[in-house]
Amino acid sequence: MTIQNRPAFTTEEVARAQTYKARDYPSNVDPRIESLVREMISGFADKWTVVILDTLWDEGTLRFSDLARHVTGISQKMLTQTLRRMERDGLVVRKTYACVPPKVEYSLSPLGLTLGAAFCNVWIWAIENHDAVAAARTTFDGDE
Amino acid sequence: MTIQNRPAFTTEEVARAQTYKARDYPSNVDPRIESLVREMISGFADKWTVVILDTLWDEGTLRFSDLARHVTGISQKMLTQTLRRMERDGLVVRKTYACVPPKVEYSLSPLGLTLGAAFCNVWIWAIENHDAVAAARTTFDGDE
DNA sequence: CGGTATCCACTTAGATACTG
DNA sequence: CAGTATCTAAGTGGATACCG
Repeated sequence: MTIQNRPAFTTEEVARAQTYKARDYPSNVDPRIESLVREMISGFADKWTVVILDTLWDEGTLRFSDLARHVTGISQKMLTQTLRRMERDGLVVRKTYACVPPKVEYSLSPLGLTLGAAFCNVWIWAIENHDAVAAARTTFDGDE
Repeated sequence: MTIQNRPAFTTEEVARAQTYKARDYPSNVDPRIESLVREMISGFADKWTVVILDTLWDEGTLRFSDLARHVTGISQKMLTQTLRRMERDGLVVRKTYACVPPKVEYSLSPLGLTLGAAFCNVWIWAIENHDAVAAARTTFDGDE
């Protein structure tokens, strides 16, 4: 298996992914599972979580202040909050050094790395399709 | 290429995905691109967008009220709002029938389908790892 | 440096009522 | 049925100040 060895999705590939997911993970197997998954997605699918995941995935290990620099626009409060939640969910590993001044390093856990791998296609999609989205917006706004 | 023919990610696969993304889409090519992508991700990575995308990906075409039934917990207002934004971004196609009572059908556009394909691994990750996350939370909460 | 705590402005989202 | 409009409660997030 290759997670990703070519960026774009052809119509056939989309259809195949759909068939695959429907076959192995039918949405109606167990409504409780379905709702649990919804709950999980709701938890991870927020602005900052995804961006931090992306950053740590790209950069590896970062100190708190370096992370703040990379994640443009985030406040210290939200960075702390989001990192705590990700740590609690087992996605992020926090390593503190007992020195002065304090030093804290963040990195993705093995679980976090697998989530990063799963998100890889989404990031690539974003890179490749941001023109298409911009165009769609212009069209939509033009004849609204 | 197979988008997905086996669920789990091994360490090697994670490493390969990472190398791939870093090589073809280095995070430092163009800071403007990077920030645009961040902006896009921020836009799509909200609770309802992802769940609606998931639902339409699984179900194909749905009427407004069917969508409301599938997406448990969403208010009519948020459903309308999110669908409008997704339509504006070119992800969703809205088809209205001039009849009484009114009938409106929503489905994913070709662009939306490719985003769904990109998200496929994330959904599968959520299905497969929700136990791991629950366990991580218990551990974290236990010795806090 | 890497936080925590408090306060406050702003946004968001649910409930409700109404419409084509 | 598929919305829109309005109001309001609750949550979010930024600024600031302070601590280990």
